[in-house]
Amino acid sequence: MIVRTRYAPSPTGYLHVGGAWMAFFNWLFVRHSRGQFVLRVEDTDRSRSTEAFEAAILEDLRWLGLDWDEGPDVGGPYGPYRQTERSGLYQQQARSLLEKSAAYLCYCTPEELDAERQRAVAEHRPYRYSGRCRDLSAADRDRLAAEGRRPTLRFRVPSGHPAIVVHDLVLGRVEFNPEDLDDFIIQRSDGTPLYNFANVVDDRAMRITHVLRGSEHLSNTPRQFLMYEAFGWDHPQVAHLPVLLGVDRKKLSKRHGDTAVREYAAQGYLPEALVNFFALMGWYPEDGRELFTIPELIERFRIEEMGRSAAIFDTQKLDWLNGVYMQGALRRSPDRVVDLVIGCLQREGLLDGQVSPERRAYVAQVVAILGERLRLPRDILTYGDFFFRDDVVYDPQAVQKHLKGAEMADLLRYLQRALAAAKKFDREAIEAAVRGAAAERGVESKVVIHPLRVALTGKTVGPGLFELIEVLGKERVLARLARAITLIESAGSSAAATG
RNA sequence: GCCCCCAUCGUCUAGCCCGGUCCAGGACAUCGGCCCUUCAAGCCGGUAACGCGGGUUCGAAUCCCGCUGGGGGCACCA
Repeated sequence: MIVRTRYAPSPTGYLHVGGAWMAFFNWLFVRHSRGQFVLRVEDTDRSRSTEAFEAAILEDLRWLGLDWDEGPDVGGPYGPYRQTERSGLYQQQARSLLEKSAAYLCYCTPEELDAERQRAVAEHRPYRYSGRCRDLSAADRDRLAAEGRRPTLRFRVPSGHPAIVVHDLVLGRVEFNPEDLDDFIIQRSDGTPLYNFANVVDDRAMRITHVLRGSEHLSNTPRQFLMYEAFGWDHPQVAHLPVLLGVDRKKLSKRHGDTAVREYAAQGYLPEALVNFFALMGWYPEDGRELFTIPELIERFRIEEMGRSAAIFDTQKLDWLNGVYMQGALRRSPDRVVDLVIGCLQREGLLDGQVSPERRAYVAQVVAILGERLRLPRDILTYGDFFFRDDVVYDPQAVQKHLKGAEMADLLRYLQRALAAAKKFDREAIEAAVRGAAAERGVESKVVIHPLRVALTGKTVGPGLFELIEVLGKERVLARLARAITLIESAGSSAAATG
């Protein structure tokens, strides 16, 4: 048997990490099983679905490297893959349930149902549909229709049905009492299908063998199983994966902000880091290994090893993982890292839209000397913004610590002369000049190194000083030193004036 | 309120099925130290968890029951 799974997003928003995480495990499971992955767009809620969101979701899945064998864009033998294009099928199947009396027309209006619901809440009892339209005669239906009511189609939960047992691949055996279920609507009064129904019809029509979904759907399972039964179909295997929680311990949703996959892409996260991180939430190999390539993940994944408890989406570890993958990318394809960093600098307005080859080479140099400090592209801001600003932004604390006093101005002036005199301006020559100057002034190297760093970069953290000076170039180094000297002297004189 | 799921360090988790090898292991984060021109990295070390109560057993993180806590669901949303 060929394993077939599906991911069925509804295009009512951007793909968020919770959805991506689900898609990932469907994909991982099916790739491990050498099966087929189907993408189905659940756009039956037409008021909230848009084509733009659909396109965006596909794009984000592709960015993550999750490929599908059948879907709205590539087609396939069981298409179409958009629910709005399958209405004929739903209507046909709805009719079949109606004919079997497994479903019935319900003429209750939303207002009436709402009132029933509110009454139930007020009386502290669980709301269940009254079943008012369960046994309507043809005459009743004609009368109700004559009032202008458009009926919905309700599924008839068989009475006296034995317990519904779900053998979940992750949760194990879960039992539901059919008495707790009421007749539910499967088709709106406008004839469009509802999620539960469309899901069953499509999963069957698309030959889906395994349904991996979030455990928020567990309570839908008995209803769906009942429908499979009414149709006389076997149901697919189900597996309910834990829900992903935000740091507030609530189900991850758009409300959490910054949970859209494209936001991570925009921030320059590496898709392979995100995917590796996804794998570690809910699934962990016994040996405690954490870094996996995609093929390794596919090879080692076992759905039986899936965890059952909800996990909190906490990005601390993701940032670390991204750093690890960044180092790999830096070694194998530095251009890729340079692109990401350029994107970040552009968003911050530190780089123009049009990047010349020279400018690009310069960024590459900066990236090279930043090395392992780059975990995320934005780290370039904390460690190397001064490479891209005309004026150094001085960190007040750094200045306070290293850039004050007349002797310091003197020392910097001395350094300025030493650097100006340097014939070559490469790393070795710079180091020789700086250390030489320190020796001539009879001080330890670090006594000049720290102030020099602050004078040139405005901060106490960053790449190696000599490399940084080389990349900055003689002209800018001398200019910045001059400015720092003026800064110290004006601070000194104003202090003297006020003191 | 009703139904269902879950429960090990702050976080992701290993161990649980097949009780002893677990005064609970790893990773991220955090705190110290080393290294070093700074930071980061690296290396060394530390803090930190079996929710509670009952059983069963010679022995329970592991099995059973209850409680508590957390989460999800109860739509003409998906």
